[in-house]
Amino acid sequence: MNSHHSKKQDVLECQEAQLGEAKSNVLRKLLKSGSSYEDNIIPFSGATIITKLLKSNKATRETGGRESVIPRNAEPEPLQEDTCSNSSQESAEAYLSPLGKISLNHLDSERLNEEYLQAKRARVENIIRGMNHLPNVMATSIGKDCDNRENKRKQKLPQQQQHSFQQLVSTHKEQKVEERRQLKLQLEDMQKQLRQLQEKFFQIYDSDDGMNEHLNQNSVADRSDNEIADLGPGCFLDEAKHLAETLKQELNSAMSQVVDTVVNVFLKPPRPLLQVFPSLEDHFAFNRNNPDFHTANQRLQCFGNVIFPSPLDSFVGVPLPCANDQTEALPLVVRKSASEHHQSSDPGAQIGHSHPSLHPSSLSENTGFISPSFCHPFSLPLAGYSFQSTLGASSTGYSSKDSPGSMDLSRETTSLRTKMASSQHLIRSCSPVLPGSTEGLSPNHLKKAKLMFFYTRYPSSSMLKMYFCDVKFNRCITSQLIKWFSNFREFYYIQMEKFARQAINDGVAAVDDIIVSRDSELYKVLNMHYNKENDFEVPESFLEVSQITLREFFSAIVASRDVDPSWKKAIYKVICKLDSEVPQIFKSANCVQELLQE
DNA sequence: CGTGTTCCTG
DNA sequence: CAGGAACACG
Repeated sequence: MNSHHSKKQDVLECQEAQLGEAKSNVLRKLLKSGSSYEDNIIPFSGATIITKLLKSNKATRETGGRESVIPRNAEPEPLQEDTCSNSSQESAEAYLSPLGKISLNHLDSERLNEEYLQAKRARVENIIRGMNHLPNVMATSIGKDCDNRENKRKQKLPQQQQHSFQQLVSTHKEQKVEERRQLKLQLEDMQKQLRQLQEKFFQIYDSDDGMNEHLNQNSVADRSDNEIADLGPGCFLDEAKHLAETLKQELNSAMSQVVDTVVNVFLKPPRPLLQVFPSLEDHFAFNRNNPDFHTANQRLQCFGNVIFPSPLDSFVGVPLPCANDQTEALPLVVRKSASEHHQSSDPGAQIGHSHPSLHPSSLSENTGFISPSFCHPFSLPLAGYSFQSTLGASSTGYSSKDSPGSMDLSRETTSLRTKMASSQHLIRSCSPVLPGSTEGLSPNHLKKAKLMFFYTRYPSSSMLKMYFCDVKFNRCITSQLIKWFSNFREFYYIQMEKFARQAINDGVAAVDDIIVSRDSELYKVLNMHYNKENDFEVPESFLEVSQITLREFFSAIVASRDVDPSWKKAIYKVICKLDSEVPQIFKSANCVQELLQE
């Protein structure tokens, strides 16, 4: 290992020395094209794509690309930075580290670059702020995250409201048309410049084999040295070109999307809050009919819990009747399109849908169920559930430190990340996995996964990839991780059923009498399983979800629904909607250590 | 056909 | 917790 390592170092250093001159020219070219940018474009979210690519270059340089996903609290605008840190990290890691090395040798250029980036970021923030201050954009700014769905949803406004909004719209219409026209022009300019930048960017790699090799070595630098030693020099070249093509395409389509988004934002009449929280009918229709809801889900995870109060109300409204027909494995991905996208806050919509045995007090429970990571100032957690003093007293102030608060990642950015990830996987699959390499999941990963289970019972694989960013994903690893959560669920549900039956045997009659607190045996069993050392503070939300699950099992058994062999699936369907956001700290590679330090 | 899920088993 | 079977879904 050591000999491999030093050998690689030597090669890198040698290459750097030889290429130093060429690199500084390259950097100057980039900076030059960057400053021409500065003159011509207005910063918009599309610009942040570039900014982030460039910025992540810097981040990669500074941290080796590993730690950059840790929330940077010192950042002036975490709202934007955190969202894309993953994509930029992942994407830039493979492509930009050579440039990062270049910059290391040229501090002046680096400073210039940084100043330019900061100025650009400041302008982006100004624009965003400006947009948010437009009248009635409040609704839009919430709603624009849901563009795909909105387009598919009928605008169901009361006439009066439509009138008032139309007035507002017409007031700003001329102004907006002009703004729109200018934006469009500027964005087209941006696209053009972007293409130029891309071309320059890739010319650098295509024209210089040494750089290419450098790229290859860097892109795999975090892998085992054994693997690298065995790589054929030609192995990565095709992949690097393939990646280049992918990146080009993605950047182009991202820009197109940006244009569309801007046009939409400015064209779309602002919608009242009522529209933001659609009726349950629409809500559910969307879940079933929108072919894109899965993608939208994953995309919206970044901000869903921050913008919206989280939602037991949505689970209340889920038509349990389907349960009887449900005999197959559930497409559980539905969950977040319901719970995170729209939070129906209309109590009236719930009536008639709610599960009678679970919801004796019809009004209060609809006032909102609060995601643990999101403490909405206007709602009280678990308002509708008869809490006893033990619960109320324990750990109330759940901090929202993890709130990511972020702008929308465009779908393209997300898919870019996905493609990059899979491309990286392609690269990896080129390399022989030698017995010595430690690519698998460690006990620490297992521990982390268990702690994450306190927040999410049904993580998507893309989410897992985000949160286990130090893991080299391949099919096997992915399914192992998924399998873990499947096992966690299995244990969880087994305990639930067991304790529900036990409660019935113990003579518990009313579902309200079922309380899960930190003193509960059920909680202790679960805590022992997922948090054996008891060194992690289990979030209150987990108690809430546990209690709901237990009550679901209880009432199902009481109602003899368990005669149906697939009776649990209805419960799974409910529980899968109750995932809350996993704190950002879990994205850190050594979060277990960090968490336990607290 | 690949992926995700449950169920069963060890 | 892993492996495997069975199933559903896009």
